[in-house]
Amino acid sequence: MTVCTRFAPSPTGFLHIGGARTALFSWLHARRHGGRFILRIEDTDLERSTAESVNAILEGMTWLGLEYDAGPFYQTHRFDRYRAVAEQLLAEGKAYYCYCTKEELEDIRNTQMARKEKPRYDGRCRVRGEPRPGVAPVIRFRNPTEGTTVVDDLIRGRVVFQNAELDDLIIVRSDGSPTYNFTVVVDDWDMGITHVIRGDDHLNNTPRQMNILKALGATVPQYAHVPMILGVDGQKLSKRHGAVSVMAYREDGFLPEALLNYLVRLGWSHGDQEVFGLDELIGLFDVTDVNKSASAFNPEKLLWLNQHYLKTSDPTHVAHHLNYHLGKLGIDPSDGPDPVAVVLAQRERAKTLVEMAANSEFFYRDFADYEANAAAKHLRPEVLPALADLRQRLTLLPGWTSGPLHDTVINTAADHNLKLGKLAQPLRVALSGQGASPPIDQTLALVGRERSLARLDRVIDYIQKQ
RNA sequence: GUCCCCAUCGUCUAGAGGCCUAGGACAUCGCCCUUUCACGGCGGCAACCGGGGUUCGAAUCCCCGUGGGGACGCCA
Repeated sequence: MTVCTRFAPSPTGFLHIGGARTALFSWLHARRHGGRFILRIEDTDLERSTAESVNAILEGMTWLGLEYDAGPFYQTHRFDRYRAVAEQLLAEGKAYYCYCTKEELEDIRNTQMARKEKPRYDGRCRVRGEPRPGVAPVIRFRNPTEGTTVVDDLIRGRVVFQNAELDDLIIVRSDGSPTYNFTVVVDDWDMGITHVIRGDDHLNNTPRQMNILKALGATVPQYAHVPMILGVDGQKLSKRHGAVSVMAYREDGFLPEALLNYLVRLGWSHGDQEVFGLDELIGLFDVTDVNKSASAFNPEKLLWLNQHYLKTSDPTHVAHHLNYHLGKLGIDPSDGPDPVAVVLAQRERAKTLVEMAANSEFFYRDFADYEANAAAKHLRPEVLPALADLRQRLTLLPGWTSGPLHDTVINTAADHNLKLGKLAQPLRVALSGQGASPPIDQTLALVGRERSLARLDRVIDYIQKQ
């Protein structure tokens, strides 16, 4: 049987990093076994599902590069199928109509809580049978009351549940719409899902779903419940801990391969290795190696990985992503150096693309003011002669490439009896407005001849007016 | 409350009874490199939740405790 996994988010928000990791694990598992990976949108909650969320999820999957072989399938398009399966269960006596009112259910719950029991439906409509006027019934699954249901989880191992702990869950609401635990079962069955990889908040749902699957005569898939991701403080992940949305990481200047690499190492490892390419992971990743315990999100390590990929990924690829951020700054790359050259010059001094774009702004347009501290420290009258001389020598240069530029700066400094830094720093401030930039020859080359000369004039003028 | 799950440096993790004087990575601290900022190199600090067993020997196996998390919805 060919392996088939799925990622089944509910469109009630954006794609968050926990979901992204689950999707990654599912994708990896399918790819490793030459199987199929399906995307299924679980939108049975008509109240909370939105089209924007669906788009956000699709967009996130695309950005991450987790392509699916089938789907997206929408559960709202399959209501007829769910209805038919529910009817079948009803006809076979494996499900029944329940006419309990909300008040009645509330009473049952309260008495059980008072008795310090686990709140659960007591199954009274199993025998009640007849309709009650004015009450639109729900359909409940008739759960086995005895014995045990064993989940042989690929990650947690053998987990045993007493069927008596499980109650008769609602599979069809009074308005006729199917519920989560029911649609999942029908879909996993219909779609031939062989491995269900999902968050461990679903571990408790698993025995219920297995019982329905068995009642249907369906094959029970293999389950793998992955531990959740915690926030930096070890608490449940939420907006308070920084970004939880995958797309927010794109906005913050992360490369998808960095996020993916970070995510896969949360709960999984391969010896001491930290850096993994997607293709490499397909060969190495095995769900059964995933850890059982939850892990806290560590933004610093993600940053480190991001810079690693900034430095090692194909510069053209990085430039492509950099363009997006330059665009957000209102910069047109054709107004200055080739972004690929910028990436090469800046990648060792930026942890994110946002940082890289901001640090590169002066290549594309003039800055308003010199950074105050840098100006006070470096733009002093003593360097005026050297600066003026340098400007003159640069004018005479036939070309404008870093080699000759480098020699010119070195020679000028030497001829004026200045240590290189004494000339390079003022020059740097003149060109960039700041005290930090790529090596001075590269900075000159990137800023370009015309702009460099103009900025030299500007700085000379600035110092003279001090 | 009931049921289920989990437990190694601050964080991510290695470890499947002797290879552990517990390894790697991020962060942090120090040194080196250096025309700025960085990159890089070298080094330091830092952990087996507690208690009982089992065993010649336990971070590794078992039990109890403690702590954390999840589930208990006409949400998914």
